[in-house]
Amino acid sequence: MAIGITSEETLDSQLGGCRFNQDANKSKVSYCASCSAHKYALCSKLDGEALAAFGANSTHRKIDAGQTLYSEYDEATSFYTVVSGEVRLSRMLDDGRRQITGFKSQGDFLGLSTKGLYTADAEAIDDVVVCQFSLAGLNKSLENFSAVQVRLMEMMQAEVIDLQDQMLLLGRKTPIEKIANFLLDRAERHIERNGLAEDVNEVEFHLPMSRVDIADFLGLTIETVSRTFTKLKKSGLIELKTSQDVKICDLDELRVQANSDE
Amino acid sequence: MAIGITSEETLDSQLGGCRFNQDANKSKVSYCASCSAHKYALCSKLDGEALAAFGANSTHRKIDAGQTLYSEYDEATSFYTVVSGEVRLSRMLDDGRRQITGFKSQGDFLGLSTKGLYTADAEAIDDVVVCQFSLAGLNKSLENFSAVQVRLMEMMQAEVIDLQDQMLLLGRKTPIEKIANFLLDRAERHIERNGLAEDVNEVEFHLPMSRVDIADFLGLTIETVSRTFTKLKKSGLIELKTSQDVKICDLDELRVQANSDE
DNA sequence: CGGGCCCTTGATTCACGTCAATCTCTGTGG
DNA sequence: CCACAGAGATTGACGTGAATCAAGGGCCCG
Repeated sequence: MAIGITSEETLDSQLGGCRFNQDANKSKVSYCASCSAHKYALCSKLDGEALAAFGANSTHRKIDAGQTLYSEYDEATSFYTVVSGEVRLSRMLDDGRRQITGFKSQGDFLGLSTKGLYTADAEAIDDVVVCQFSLAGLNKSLENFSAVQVRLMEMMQAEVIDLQDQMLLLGRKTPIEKIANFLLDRAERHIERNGLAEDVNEVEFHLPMSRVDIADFLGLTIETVSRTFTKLKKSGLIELKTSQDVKICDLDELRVQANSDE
Repeated sequence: MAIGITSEETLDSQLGGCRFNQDANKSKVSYCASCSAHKYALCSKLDGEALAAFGANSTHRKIDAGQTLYSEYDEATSFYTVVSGEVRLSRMLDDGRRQITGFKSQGDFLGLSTKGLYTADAEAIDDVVVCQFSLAGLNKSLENFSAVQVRLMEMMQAEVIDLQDQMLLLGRKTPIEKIANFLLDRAERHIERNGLAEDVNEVEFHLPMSRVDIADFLGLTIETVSRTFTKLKKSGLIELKTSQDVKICDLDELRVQANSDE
């Protein structure tokens, strides 16, 4: 089951029952308002009529695991909000070296461009649903909905700060610190999104991405990632039910290992 | 001579002749319009009356080389535009490891915060002049001047894309690629800011920052930085008049070395 | 049962970091 | 004018930790 889909929702209800729903405007109010990503997304500050009007330009779309949403240097036509599932953003060098710049999930936005071209590859890690806006339409909306503009600003600011954190990690942290940080971020996101108590010291969650993805996110090789997981396992800090299902046994100690500053 | 001050301008004229110039409103039109940072800055889309009104909330301030503008976790009260000189933004770990997240110069903004606290240290590399806004005032201005909001959006977007580039560099590039990239960025900025021909293959410019700063920006040690400079020098790609004054002898070849993708 | 993919583990290498000495430039004081 | 000190940069010798290379294991799916 994909991250971010709460148990009440079927995929069908998220898609509004149709792939292209321009004809669904009259039901938009309840449609967008009931979207599982709404409260984290671009549109989180809108409701009622305004939300319906804003949402009228959007379309939900399903992307299968492994599929490409867009590629770097493609002509940028759309802007996206992730509804469910997880998308990886990455850049590549000619020789195949890759850096993942972020994993985007429920409520996160996607689709930045310069000079009309996307600046990263965007691929679905697992089955993904996105809410798609035409770029032209979004820019028009931004003029009319200042609440969206404000929200976008907030989200961009948060993005910059995240990226700066990640730079510190990439430039100056050891493999153990990197993995600990990574797991900590995932754990905290999981706690937040699932409304668990803030002060728990154990969490269990699923990692949708492969070891290759983790390596390319943290600036390591798969071997080092794997060895570091093993180290953490042997020290009793984590358990691996499968390679993608982690249990953090001591969040506090993980924070120490992560050197995370927060 | 500080980067970004064109030859006609004295520091005095940039400061408007006074440190706190609330009383200078009537002369604001010409004051802001003649600011050397205007065309790159937050206010670049404003002119005439609007520019004067927007600028009324701002104050130019001089910061000496080496001085701190603000520190991480300080209460965020102001937002800044760099008028001249150069500021480094950095984060630190407890044990002193440091990552510089960016060098900010003419027209760039500064002062992002979360939960009311600055997210980085900001220090003057050389003598710096900034244009300072109270955060409250700026937020109010953003409501009234949509052109500023649009411009801020553009600048934030460019910032995100820059940071993603830097992540690819930190995570996946070799020391030579890192230094070549760094020099290339500097060279291109120099060419742009000084209006040189686009197709030159040689440039000469000043690096205001120390080897330590370069190392902390690129995720290297000073020794590796130094050795890499020497390598580039021996291969005839660059010349060093002093350790801070570089001449790029073959920009095209430097682009090859940088693996820069652009 | 067999093939393929992903992950883990082990052995080896080498690039970058570390440690240490020397050099250069600048400013200061005799 | 020179001697000296101190900071920053360079260079060299050496060690190490992560990358590389190579093998083996687990799991899914036909």
